Amino acid sequence: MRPLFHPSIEDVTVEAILHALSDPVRVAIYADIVGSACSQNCSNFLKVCEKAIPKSTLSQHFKALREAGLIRGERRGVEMHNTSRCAEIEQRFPGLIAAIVKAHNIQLAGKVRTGSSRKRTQKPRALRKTYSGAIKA
Amino acid sequence: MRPLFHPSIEDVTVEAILHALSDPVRVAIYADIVGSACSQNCSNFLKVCEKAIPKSTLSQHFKALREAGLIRGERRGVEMHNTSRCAEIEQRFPGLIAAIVKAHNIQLAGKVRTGSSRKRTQKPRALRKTYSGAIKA
DNA sequence: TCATTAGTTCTGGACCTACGAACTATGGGA
DNA sequence: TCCCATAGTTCGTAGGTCCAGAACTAATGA
Repeated sequence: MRPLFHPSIEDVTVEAILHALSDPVRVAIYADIVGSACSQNCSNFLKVCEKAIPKSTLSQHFKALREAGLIRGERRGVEMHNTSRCAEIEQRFPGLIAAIVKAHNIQLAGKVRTGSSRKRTQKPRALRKTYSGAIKA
Repeated sequence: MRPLFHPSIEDVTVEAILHALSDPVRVAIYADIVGSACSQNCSNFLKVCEKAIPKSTLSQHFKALREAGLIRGERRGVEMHNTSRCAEIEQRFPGLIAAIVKAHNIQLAGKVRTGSSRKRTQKPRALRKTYSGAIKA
């Protein structure tokens, strides 16, 4: 097991952040981490999320978030503790994360109201699955 | 040639927007369209951009932006006129686009200052190429 | 009618992603 | 110390997505 990689904050790019957050699963994970005061680990997220996601997939999503600079992972015993790097990113790109999380909440609220059963007229890559839970921040 | 597809504003999703703007070329195109008062077309962008991008690729990038709901394309004679859908998106997701464009400008300013020659310690998909020009909005 | 211009669609290779299987690392018992 | 359970990572691969050249469509002008 190679050591965890975390980019330094000046290496964090907008493209990487947007790409990381353009996936519904990763947004749900990230919102979960941001929303919870304490740190979150993989299996904890699995309990929160209503869909069964394979843990290899989940591990890769966490890795993607880590390498985009959005979260910081720290091994504590057998578990991994993930905390958001909100403050650092807020300093580098003020308002970016807040705007994205807010937009996600707006979208989520809309879906809940309309019953999320709208007929899709398009199907972008990032929307093949939707995990409409977990965003609570 | 099938007719151009534009999602209605309530079908526009955060995921699709973030995915569309997680590519440096598309951000440059979008910033160019937003920044210019009049509408922009493909070949116009090619002149602005210092890199030679194949027009098939460019066409697909425009399509991606259209289908994400970020721009509106309209055939006028032999040319395509593209205008941004800023106002609609601003109404649906207030502050989102502004925050992203602002973050991109911050990043660009940083790159110009440091000479953009920093050694990369990671290489996310979206960063394989960088088009550091064209963002002026 | 032909040539030109602007953009789209098709196609193949390169690259990326999801997921099951196998693996590593840590922490208890016995 | 050995064995097992737990938590997460890495590997291999099938399938999807992206890029770019070739061929195509559509409008316009000579």
